[in-house]
Amino acid sequence: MHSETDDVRLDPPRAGRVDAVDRKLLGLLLEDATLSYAELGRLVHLSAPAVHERVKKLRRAGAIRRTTVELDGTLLGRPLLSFVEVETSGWGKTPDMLALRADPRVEEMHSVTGEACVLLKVRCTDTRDLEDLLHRIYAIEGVKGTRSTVALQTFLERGPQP
Amino acid sequence: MHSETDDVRLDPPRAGRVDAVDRKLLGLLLEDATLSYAELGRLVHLSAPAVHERVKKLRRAGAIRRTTVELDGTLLGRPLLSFVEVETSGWGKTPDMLALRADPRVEEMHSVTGEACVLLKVRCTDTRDLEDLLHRIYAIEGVKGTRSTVALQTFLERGPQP
DNA sequence: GGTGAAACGCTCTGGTG
DNA sequence: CACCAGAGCGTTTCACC
Repeated sequence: MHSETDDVRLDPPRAGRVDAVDRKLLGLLLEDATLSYAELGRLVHLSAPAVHERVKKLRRAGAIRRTTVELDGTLLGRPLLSFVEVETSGWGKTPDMLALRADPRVEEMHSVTGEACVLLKVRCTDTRDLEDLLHRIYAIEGVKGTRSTVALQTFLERGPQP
Repeated sequence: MHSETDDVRLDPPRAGRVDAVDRKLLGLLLEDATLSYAELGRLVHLSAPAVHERVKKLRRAGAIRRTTVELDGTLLGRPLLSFVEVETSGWGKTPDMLALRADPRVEEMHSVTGEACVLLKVRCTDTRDLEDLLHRIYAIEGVKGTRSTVALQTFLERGPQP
């Protein structure tokens, strides 16, 4: 008498069951999180309180991390998007490296497989600004080198899909 | 007669003036877009209608692309984040390549400098699922090779900052 | 561009099936 | 787990400065 979620690799840590309606709600909220519960209810054929309850659950379960606004980096003065691979001696995750998160130009930081230890996604004002950021990165203890890849054009940019 | 959009840098194309209060509002909305205009007004010392007006302007100007929810890829069943560089013969931007955007595993697609032409950010269920996606990529006309970098741990992941 | 007042509509809680 | 009803409050428009 195993539940049907048993074979999903020992249960995603209390995702708490995300059914088809939930996924539709997540899709709709991804497009426009200002939709009212009343409207959402119409779109999934449920009452507003029912939708409210489901969304609240999705928040508590963590499937919805938060409600936020998506900004335009170019319009805000940072048109230069780049990916910077950072090679370090030893393990890259040092306090100095993590402190880079406070820099508004740094949007992502991952430890990764491959020749580099850390991969950064950064958005800068111009090449001068990127150079400045690279200087800051090289100042970090243990950084041996970097390899920057500049984005020429962005065809798609979004978060996790439902 | 030239419209004011003719010169594409010399003035961020009608960013329309984003002052300190706007940036503070953007910062607050980034953290929590469910904040009421009343609350935002308290935080920036303005009335609710004034805040409403500013946010509406920021939307129209495009600084705020949209209001959305941030989902947890792991909880939704895609714990494996990777970056895939795609090398192509000729220019990578083909209709087949762009069609990849319909795949929910693909979160970002940029044309980039360097050895690869296209960089993808993808989120998969597991390595088997990533392999399946790579097969799909290799099936695209003109694709010569790929190089995948797997994220071991994510220390920061967010959008453009104000 | 900001303010205050007021009407409307939505959220959100309880109680019920 | 979904629905209905209702109280409360936020949004949104208006006239005015």
